[in-house]
Amino acid sequence: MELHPAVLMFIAGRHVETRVVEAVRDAGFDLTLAQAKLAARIGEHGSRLTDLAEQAQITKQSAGFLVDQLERAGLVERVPDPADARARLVRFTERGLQVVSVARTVERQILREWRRHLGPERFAALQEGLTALREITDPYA
Amino acid sequence: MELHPAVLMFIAGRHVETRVVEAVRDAGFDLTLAQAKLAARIGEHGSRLTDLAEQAQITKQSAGFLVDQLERAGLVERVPDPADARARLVRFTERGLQVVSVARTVERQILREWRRHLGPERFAALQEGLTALREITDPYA
DNA sequence: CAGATTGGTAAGATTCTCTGACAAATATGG
DNA sequence: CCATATTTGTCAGAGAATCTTACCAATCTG
Repeated sequence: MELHPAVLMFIAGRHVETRVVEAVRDAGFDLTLAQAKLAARIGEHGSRLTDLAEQAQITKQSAGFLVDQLERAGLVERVPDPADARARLVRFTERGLQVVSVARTVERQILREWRRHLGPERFAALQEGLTALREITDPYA
Repeated sequence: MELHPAVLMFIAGRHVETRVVEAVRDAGFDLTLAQAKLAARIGEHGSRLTDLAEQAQITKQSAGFLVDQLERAGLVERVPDPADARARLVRFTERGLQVVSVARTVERQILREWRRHLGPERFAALQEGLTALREITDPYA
């Protein structure tokens, strides 16, 4: 049976999601999936709540709810945005950066597994095809 | 910036998800995303609640909660499983099949859009790569 | 046939998300 | 430069989705 590519993408995406959250938990950080998904969107120099909400496609209230939790867990902090007195930047704490590091490591590991399984050519073709697809599927590109 | 393939998959997958749910709503069926995701796993001849829960990676209680809603909306029905008196099969009603039809139509349309955007070769390579990836990412394959 | 397993339900709590309303800071158009 | 609109974020309350624990009935297994 030929599955729709979107289903295949979902399967692979969920695999990554699961592996990353597992690794983060094994490292002793008790993150929920919703928290992890939001945290994954926090930029290097901090992000505004509104931007996080837009990227994650949730309301800013929901994003605020999750940031509150991450803040209580000591993984992120809110600092004033020097560019706009209304806004605050959500950015990782030292402890939060440890979580990021764990996640990045697993992601790189999975990348290696995929490249090995597919071979360099097919892997490159996959990456390239997905990138091209983004042009017609990403509302923020 | 080279995004992780899983992120690219997530973007494309969410695009499909959004389009399908929109179309179903436009057709006059008021489904939530969670209901739609579960319904998408109901097989042609009906599926057991336990199987639905396992595939969707939620508890059977959560699956039952969603099936209750779909049942109340007249989209699915529970019939005794002739093979096992403990079990019941969740299957689409006539009305439910209309929803399935709408969803299938949108999925085919998106497939055409992707094939046109990528060209036949790159599209085939994408499908092939994703299928191969499933071998190491699908816990149910 | 006795115990273990499987399919499903019940009750209650928690997590996640939404809508609506609001305050403060900023941007914009006369 | 001021009045108005927009942007950024919060608060309060409600609904949706999920989980854990406990349980019953049917089936499988040794």
